[in-house]
Amino acid sequence: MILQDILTNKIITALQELYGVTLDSVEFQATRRDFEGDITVVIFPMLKVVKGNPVQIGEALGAYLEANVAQVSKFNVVKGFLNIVLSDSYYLDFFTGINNDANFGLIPQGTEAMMVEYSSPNTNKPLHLGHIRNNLLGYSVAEILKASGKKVYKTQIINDRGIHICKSMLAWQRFGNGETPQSTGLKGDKLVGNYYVKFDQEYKKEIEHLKEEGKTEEESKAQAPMMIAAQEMLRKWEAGDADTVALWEMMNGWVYEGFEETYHKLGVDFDSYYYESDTYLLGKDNIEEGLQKGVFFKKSDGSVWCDLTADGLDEKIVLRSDGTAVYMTQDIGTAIQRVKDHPDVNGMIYTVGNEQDYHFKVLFLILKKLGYRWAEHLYHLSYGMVDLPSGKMKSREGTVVDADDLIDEMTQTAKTISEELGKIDDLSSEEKDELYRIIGLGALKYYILKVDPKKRILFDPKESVDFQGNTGPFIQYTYARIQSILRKAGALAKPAEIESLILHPKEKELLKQLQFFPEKVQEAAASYSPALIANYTYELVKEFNSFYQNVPILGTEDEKEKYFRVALSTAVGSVIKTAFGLLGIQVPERM
RNA sequence: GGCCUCGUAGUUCAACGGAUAGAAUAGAAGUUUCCUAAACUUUAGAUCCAGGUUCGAUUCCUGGCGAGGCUACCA
Repeated sequence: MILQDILTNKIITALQELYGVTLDSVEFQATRRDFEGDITVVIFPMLKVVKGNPVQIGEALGAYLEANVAQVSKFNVVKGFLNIVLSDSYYLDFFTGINNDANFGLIPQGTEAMMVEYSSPNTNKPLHLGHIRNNLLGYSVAEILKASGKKVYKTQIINDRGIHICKSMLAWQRFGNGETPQSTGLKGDKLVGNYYVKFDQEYKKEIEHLKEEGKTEEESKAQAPMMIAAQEMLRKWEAGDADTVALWEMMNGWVYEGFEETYHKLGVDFDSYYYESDTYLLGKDNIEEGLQKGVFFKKSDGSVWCDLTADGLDEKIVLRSDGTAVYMTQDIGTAIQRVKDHPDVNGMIYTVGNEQDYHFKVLFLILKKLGYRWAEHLYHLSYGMVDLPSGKMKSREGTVVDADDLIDEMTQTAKTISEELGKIDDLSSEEKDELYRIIGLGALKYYILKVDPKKRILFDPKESVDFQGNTGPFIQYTYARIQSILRKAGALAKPAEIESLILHPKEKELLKQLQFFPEKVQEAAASYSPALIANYTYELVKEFNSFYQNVPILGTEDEKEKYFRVALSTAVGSVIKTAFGLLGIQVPERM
């Protein structure tokens, strides 16, 4: 049982005995550095049930805990805060515990499953910086949920049909001269993306031409032959025209190969893939069902709507008057289909940008109204845009940061910096390349994940490759240093009387941090926020660095202390590794 | 117009309604016979404005101001 639970029970009992009142929860926080103590009980919330002076209550509780809880050695009260000093023996026990537990802070997998959707790209252009934020968030949240005991399915819905891919297909057909990824040496998604751009260029020329002939902007856009041809192609695709479908399959195939390469480089993966070409007709049956249940209603023109005005939202269309589906129809159908495919799923996380906040609000509400049990556990992992110092990313203005280019750039920077330092000159060039990749990617991932998902990020390429301060490489570096200590220390025998150690304040500070790791993981899972894990890890690392600088590890004479400090470094190292695992960031043995 | 999100040091980020609002960067000043100086130690600097709720508000509520997003029988 963790300490917080033990204390909670005792405090509840104490309040019963001393004041005859019942309390259901107790608030803890790590004691601030300026006060004496390790863990702090906040008295103020108790005032609702216990009438009295917070200081007196704190004193009484403190005395009770000191007398009745072995782990409590001292206490003091400042205003409404009861600061508890824990005994060294508690810390030593706790530490032995985490050292023996390879899965410290992680909860074993239970039966409840969640589905996490992320990435979900269009197939007409390569992945960019926005997708990177999406992928990193989705992947990390999936890992964090796993660590909190959930079974997790990672999935995506690939937007593989529609006018956008037809544009690329058309441009390739007309201007491509049979180019393929093999013939050009280009990544498939890049090649297809180039034709999407080509389409746009030609299309614009046509518009200009038509405008010169005296047509209005709107007329020109609608009448441009390129656009008409693209629309025709979409019709053919929907009709199942063999040539069109074959072209579509070929070009999408190229794109998927390119995407997989990017995902692989980024270190993310998926358990299943859903394709919009398979799901875009789903949902109509569910609408029918909803009509019968009275969740939806039909207007006189035949269109079907959901009235959400009672919930503070608008009326939302779910089926057009001609009986065809809209986006919402499809999403309703897809969600239901997914649970059919994975019957143990009891909740879904959608990693999608915040411009779709309203859409998901409506979707979740409709699914709830349709009465699905899992609809109670739907979450839109909404994230803000990624801005550049030069402003917003716009594909038309060529200000998009390409995912592959960015990863390569970060790796290159890691290389430059590492070479300047020259600490790894004895590694083979393969080992070096792998290391540069780990560091460059670590910098990128940490930079993005440490920010609260819902906030917009200002992505400054210069700053993101910074390796000092609150950055991924700084933490990776600390991990590497710990590994170095362990190599130097070799295998130390555990002295018998280790329990009698008196801890150095720096050691206590470190253990205090470590103590809160399991809590952080649960908190992060509950709020779907990798940023919590990132910031916790950084705090831990800073604490370790200070410890490392001020308390000799290998220099100490005393075998007990030496053993303990080395073992403590091991524990910190493994927590860093675990925490970074939750963020999808690798740690190097050396750097 | 209506709805949603955000507003914290020069800059980039923290802070379950809790103690003197933390870090990092950039600025100033130090620390390498010692396990990795990509480090450590000092130092200076911030809650958009006005009300309200209460023991206590960066956090919750109301009204402004500023930034962004949504507001299609598109996806």
